[in-house]
Amino acid sequence: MEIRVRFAPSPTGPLHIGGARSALFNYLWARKNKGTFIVRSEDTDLERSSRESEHNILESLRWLNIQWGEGIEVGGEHGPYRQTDRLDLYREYTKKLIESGHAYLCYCSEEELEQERKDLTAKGETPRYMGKCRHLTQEQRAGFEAEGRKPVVRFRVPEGQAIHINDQVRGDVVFESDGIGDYVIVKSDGIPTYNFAVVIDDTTMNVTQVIRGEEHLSNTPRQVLIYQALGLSVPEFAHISLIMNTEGRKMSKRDGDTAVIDYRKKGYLPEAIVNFIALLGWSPSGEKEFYTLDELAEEFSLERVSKSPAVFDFQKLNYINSHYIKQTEPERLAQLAIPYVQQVGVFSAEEPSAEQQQWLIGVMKAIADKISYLAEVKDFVHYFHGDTPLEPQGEALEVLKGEQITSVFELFRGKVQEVEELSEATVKTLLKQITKELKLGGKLVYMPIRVALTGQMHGPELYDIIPLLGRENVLKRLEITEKRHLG
RNA sequence: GGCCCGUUGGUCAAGCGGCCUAAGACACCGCCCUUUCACGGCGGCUACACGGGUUCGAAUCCCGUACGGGUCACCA
Repeated sequence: MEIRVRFAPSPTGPLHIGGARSALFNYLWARKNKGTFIVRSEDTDLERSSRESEHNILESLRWLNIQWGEGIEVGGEHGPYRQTDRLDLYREYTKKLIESGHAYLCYCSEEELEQERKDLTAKGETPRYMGKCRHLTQEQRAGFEAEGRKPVVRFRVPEGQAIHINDQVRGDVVFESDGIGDYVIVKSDGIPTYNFAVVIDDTTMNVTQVIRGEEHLSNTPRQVLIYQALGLSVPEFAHISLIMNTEGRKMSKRDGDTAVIDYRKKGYLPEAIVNFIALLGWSPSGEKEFYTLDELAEEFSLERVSKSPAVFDFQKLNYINSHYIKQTEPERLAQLAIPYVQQVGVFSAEEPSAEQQQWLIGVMKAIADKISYLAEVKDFVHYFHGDTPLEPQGEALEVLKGEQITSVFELFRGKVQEVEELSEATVKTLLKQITKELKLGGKLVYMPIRVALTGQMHGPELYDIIPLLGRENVLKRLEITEKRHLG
């Protein structure tokens, strides 16, 4: 049988890391089994859903290169793929359930329900609906209607039934139906609730495996009950553990960057994000730690999905991202870095000139092994651009007080002026010549020049900085330092 | 509170009854390389939540306790 899986986000916000991981696992599982990956939109929460969020989610998936073969925007045989476009379908099934006695109309008001919940909680019982409207007569219903009450549809939960869930990650999980009250499947405005719509969608879309976050595990028996009432076959489930923050709680917006778009904006590479989230809750059998999407699709298995929650570790993410940055061609890095160079005002909002692009490529070559994500280029551009060095502080200031300073600077200036072209090679030899001619240790030559040109004791290699700065800026920076610190 | 899930080092994790005086990675610390930082290389640190069973033998199986999480909505 063809494996069919799906990712069904509700478009109430941007795609979060946890959602991205669910999508990824579904996608990988589909590819591994040569099945189909479906994306649909669960937008039955009219209040909070928006097309903007839906768009953001889809964009984030595309950015991660998680492609779906069927679903929203790409179409397919089982559409439409937005729940609000499927209302007629749900109505059909609602009718079936009511006619077969598996569901009934309920006219209870919010206050009544609230009270019931309170009472049950006070007694130490699970707050649930106790079935007040289970056996309304025709007259009672008419009465409520006359009052102007709008009914909801509730599912009649059978008594004394054990509900087994075949979970690929957790094994056989059993729930007792008695712990579940009759729950709403259609709201008073006629819109189905999640637990109902999800069943109808999964069944009509022939979904064979439901891979989703663990927060859905407790809801699963409600869904299974609906499958059974309708006489439908129940899919297999796989509930993936949650992603936690550093405090061990479910990751939420308060923990900073939780949306995929946040990472995109900071200049993380999509292949790094994919690699990282794949390793959150899943582990390969070997010791390899860097995986392309293709390799993941090859290796992925539900068996190796962890039961226990994973903590989102920023340091590990940075490690993985910096690995990918080092591997990426400088041309692509430069392209991705443009916005950050614009943000610090070194590039204008316009398309950078060919010359600027060349310069940026050089910069990226020089700093590729020093940054964890692209937004960090903002902290590095000052090394390579402009005629004014940063003001040296503390130790750097001390460096400029050495006795050899004047002669080092003189020689350096002369050589920079004389040399035909400033390149990595010429700068390297030029610096070496200074140490030889003055018979000084490297540190006594390199460090003052570094401080003179950058104001800093650390940074990219001098032979990278000097050519990119250009002769004019180098001389200007040297001059400024001399004026500022050598009287 | 009821129900459900989970618990190997600071973090991610391997481990499916003997190969475990428990792998690997991140982080951290030290050394080497180096003009500095970083990169890279080498080495080190630190873990089976607790208590009972079962077994010749348990991180691995069972039970209980503790702790963490999820869920109990006309949210998904």
